Parts: sequence; C-alpha cells; structure tokens
Amino acid sequence: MEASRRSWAPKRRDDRIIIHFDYDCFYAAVFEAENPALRSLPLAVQQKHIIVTCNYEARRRGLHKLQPINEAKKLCPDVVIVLGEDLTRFRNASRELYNFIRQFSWNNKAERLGFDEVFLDVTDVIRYNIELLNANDLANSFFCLSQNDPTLGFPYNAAELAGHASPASTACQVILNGIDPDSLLIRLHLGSHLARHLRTQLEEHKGYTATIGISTSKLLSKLVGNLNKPNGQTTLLPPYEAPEGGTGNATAFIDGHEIGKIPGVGCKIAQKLREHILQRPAEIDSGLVYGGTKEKVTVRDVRTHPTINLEMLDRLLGGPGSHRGTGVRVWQLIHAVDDTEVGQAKEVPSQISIEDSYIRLDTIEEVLKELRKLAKSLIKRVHLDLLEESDDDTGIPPVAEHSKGSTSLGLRRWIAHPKTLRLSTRPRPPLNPDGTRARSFNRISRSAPLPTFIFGLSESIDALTERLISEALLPMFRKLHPDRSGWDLSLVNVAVTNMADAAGDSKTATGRDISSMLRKQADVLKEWRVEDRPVPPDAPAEVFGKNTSMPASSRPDDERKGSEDMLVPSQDSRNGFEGAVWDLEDGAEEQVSALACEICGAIMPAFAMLAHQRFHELGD
DNA sequence: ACGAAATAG
DNA sequence: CGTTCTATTTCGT
Repeated sequence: MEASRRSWAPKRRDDRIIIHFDYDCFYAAVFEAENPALRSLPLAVQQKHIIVTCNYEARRRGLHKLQPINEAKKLCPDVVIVLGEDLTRFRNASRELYNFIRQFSWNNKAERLGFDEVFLDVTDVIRYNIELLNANDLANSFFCLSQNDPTLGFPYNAAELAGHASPASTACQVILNGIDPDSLLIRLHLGSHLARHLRTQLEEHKGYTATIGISTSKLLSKLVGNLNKPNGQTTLLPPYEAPEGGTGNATAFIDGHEIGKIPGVGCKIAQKLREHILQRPAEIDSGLVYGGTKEKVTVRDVRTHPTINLEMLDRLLGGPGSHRGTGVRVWQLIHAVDDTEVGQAKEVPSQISIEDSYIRLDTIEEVLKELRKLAKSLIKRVHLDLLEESDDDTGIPPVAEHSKGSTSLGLRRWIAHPKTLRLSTRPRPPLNPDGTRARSFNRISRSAPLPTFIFGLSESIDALTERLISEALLPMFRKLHPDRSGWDLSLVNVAVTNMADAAGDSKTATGRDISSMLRKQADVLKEWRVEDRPVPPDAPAEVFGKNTSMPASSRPDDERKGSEDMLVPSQDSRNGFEGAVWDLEDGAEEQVSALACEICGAIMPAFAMLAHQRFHELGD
C-alpha cells in the first residue's frame, strides 16, 4: 500500500535456452587456420600502429589487445606480426563459421554480433530432445540434431552437465525427480551438451575454438561465457530466481559486474549512473590514472541504491537524444532480465562500408586518391557480397564461398540492393593554438541515392569507380567540406546502406512453394502495363559539381522520365513477391520471351526494357 | 530521407 | 581514456 518508492523488480521468463559463441582471439585464429604453423608461435595482428589482437601464446608473454606495436616488440622481440587492415579474410571466415553454426538451428534464430560472436536460440531443439529422454537411463541418452533423421546426433549423459558451471558446482549430484520438461536445470543440461558438441564440431571441421555461454537470455549467456576462456564453456545454473525474496543466481551473477560491463550499458549511460550513485562528484572515473584508484560502481550498487527506481532511471537516462525506453531497459538489465529475441538469421548485411584512417589528409588531390581506393574496394565488395550465381542448386548453399572462377557467365543476380550512398569523414579538431585540447572525434556524413549504374555487369570496376567518384562522391565531399582547404581528415568512410529487400528473408521461400510462386508470377504479368507517356524534360542535374571533369557524353541520360507503373520487384518487399519473381528467371524467360533486368533482376518483355532502364537511371 | 549518436566487437 | 575497421539501431528533423 505504501507507495513504495521501490519499483517492483521486472518479471523473469526463463523459457528459452540461448547459446553465445565467442571465437577465441578471432583475427589471430584466422591466420592460424590459414597457416597452422603459427599456432605454436606468439602471433599478433596489426592495424596501423597497434596490435588489435594476439593469440594466447603472445598473451603469455605479456602482449594484449590494443597495444602499441613498439611496446609489443619490446616486450616480445620474436613476436610474429601480421597485417590485418584488410578485413576480407576475417569477414569471409566469420561468414563461414556463422553459416556452419546456424545449420544447427531449427528456428533460424542465429544472430551475429561483430565478426566473432554468435547467439543461437536452441529452445526448440532442447525441448524436442527432452521429450526423447528416458528417465530411467539418462546416462545413455542420444541428442537428436534433426527431426527428419533420427540417426543424426550424438550420445551423451543427460544426468550431468557438460563443461563448467556458475556458480561452480561443488558436488555433481543431480536430482531429477522424473523429467519435468519445464525444469530449467534439465534444459540447461541439454544446452550444455549441445554446446560442447558445437564446440568440438567447430574445431574439427573448421579449425576454430570458441568460448561459449549457456543460459536463458542474450545478456546472461554472453556474460557467463566469459568465465572460462579460451576454449571453454560455462552454464549459469538455476535457480535464477530464489523462492522467497532471496537472491537468485541470475541477479547474484549480474550483481558483481561493473555497471559499464553490461551489454547495452555503454560509456554514456554508465557515466550517468556512476555520477548518480557516487552522489555529487563529477568523478575522475577511468581517467589517466593507472594507479588503481578506480572507483567501481557495480550493478549491485546501482540496483540496491536507495534512490534508484524505475522512474528515477527514466528521468536520469531519458534525456534528449536518448533512446526511448532506456530507463526500462536498464532497469531490466540490472535485474538480470533481458527479453530481447535472438535475431533471425540474415543472409545479407544491411550495410557495407569501407574506411581508412590517416595521419594527415588535407588536400583535394590526396582525398581524390583515397576516394578512388575506397570506392574501388567498396564496389568490389558490393559485387562479391551481393551478387550470387543464379544457377540454382536448391540444396543447402555450399559454405565454400571461395569458389573462384564463376563459370556461369552472366548468370548472376543481385541478392540485395543498397539504395543509399554515404560518405563520412572525421575532421581533426581545429587545434587551438593556446594549448587547450580541442575535442571532437565525431564523424560527419552526407548521403545520397546510390547511382544504379554500379549494378551494371558490363562496365569494368575501374570505370564504375570513376563514375561513382565524379557523379556522386566528389559532389558529396564538396557538401561536407565546401572549403578547398582548412581541414584535415583523420578518417574517410564510404558506405552503401538501405538495402532494399535485404533485412527480411528473400530467400526463405525456396523449393516447395513453386506453384504459388507461379501463380503470383502470372498475376503480375497480367496486371502489367507500360504507359509510354512522355514526361517533361525537367530532370534537375544538380548532382553534378561545377568542376567535375566528366565528359558530357558519358553523363547518364537524364532527359526523360520513365513511366512509373511498371514491374519493379523491390517495390513490394513484403514476403514472397520478389522471391517469386527472382527465383523464376530461368523458366519464365523463354516462355514469355522476356528479359531479366541486369540491374534489379525484374523479368519483363523486351519492349519494356528501355523504359525500365530509364527508370533505374532516375533512381527509385 | 537525412545526419548524428550510442552501442557493440 | 583512445588507438582500428567496421556494423546495427534509434533519435530528431
């Protein structure tokens, strides 16, 4: 009754089992996988003047992440240093491992975080296998990995946990009174065995070790995994919630963490919370002091602080610019509650970007040179990552992405369409002469529609690069930096974003849904009409800068507008439609004597192609 | 749609 | 603290 200032703790729902993977020292492991002889040597991966990561052999000698090269060499003169500024190999390895792991998922909930982490929701797999258990002989269980093939799986002892536990289990006695399929303990047991299987499979088949956490949420599985690195696994044991107001294992575990270590609580939020908990002082928090006087504010400090409640958090963290619901989110996190879903597996990223950093970059000529490098590798990447052999296999996509020599000539199609081009820079702070620090390490950016010619498959990469620079990037750069000089850039980034049809699964409808796709295809063709009504030649040419060295003859045809009511697959990206059209390229082509647009893959009769191309030239 | 910010590895 | 090279999501406009 008392309007207790204390809000109720958020409700737990521990009905899922989630596995978190963290590949051990990933960048170094990629080089080791390429060249196993490196495994026994101290190995460090360099970007610019720092070690971004190193293997455990190197760590034994005092090396660590984000260490200056000089320091590392001094500490360990015989360290093998490899350059890791080009991320291609890491990206490819990451995708390969991800594709491997996600095959074990039944619900397709497999979310990548950065290059070296994956969340897997295995709730359904666990549930299925609990039903298979024989309560009288748990020690001789068989974990079934497929609902279709009962022989696919591995034997295990369901009565005991695989790997480490937290809190560390003193006695490995497990009392299973019958098999309650809702028992968190038994579900975690199965989760731990699946995790161990996944780890050994990853090592045997791919040559990578991983550290794994097993729990009921992304928050808990990720944090608990950290307890046994490398090449280990840890399960957070129940009870997550104690019966009578006591502290369950979930809260007890999360309580000990420094507030900024909680995923979702970044430096800004952590700062605000620390300031509030440590009452007044603005706090020297992690400053330039290595001495050790580090004021730690733990989750427990925040959670048990007398003034902290839900409304307080909303007020404290809900300022302008902050995400709506941050207060609730943090309130849940400090109570070890995280209901966020593991994301559905995605086949295409939602953004592709390339960047480089510079010690000095202050002339247009230099910028142009760097823009050329960046644009070229971006276009290459867009082609590599977004172009797929349309020669359909109907099988599981082979993980071997590195089948060089694409034999099927011209049989490629775009699996996604970035629509926006973005140029970002990070200007070096103006550098005040009066010895004061000028602080700004922020990026500024301009974006514009991505010219569609980059999807053309006939022009050379170099030609595309030049066009992209003169028609888009240079004008954007002038918007960012109108002055000819007076700036100095420490970073330049070029990105394509806003993938049409990327986020959803344009590829989930494979195989058996053919007849409905045929029907949709027929409907589409029936309603399809092209009006060739002319449109006034008022197309603005403002994209072109005054000084572009572009010959008028190579400018795109901007004199006429295409009609708007034509078949454009990317217009309706709600499930099924585009997949239907795209997947039918081969078959439909001959029957209707239609052509496929090389830009978007849309099928259409030859007579429509000209107008359709005009449509692309004017952008969506 | 655009540009910035916050968070993550 | 930031150093690198990314990537995702959300906010205000």
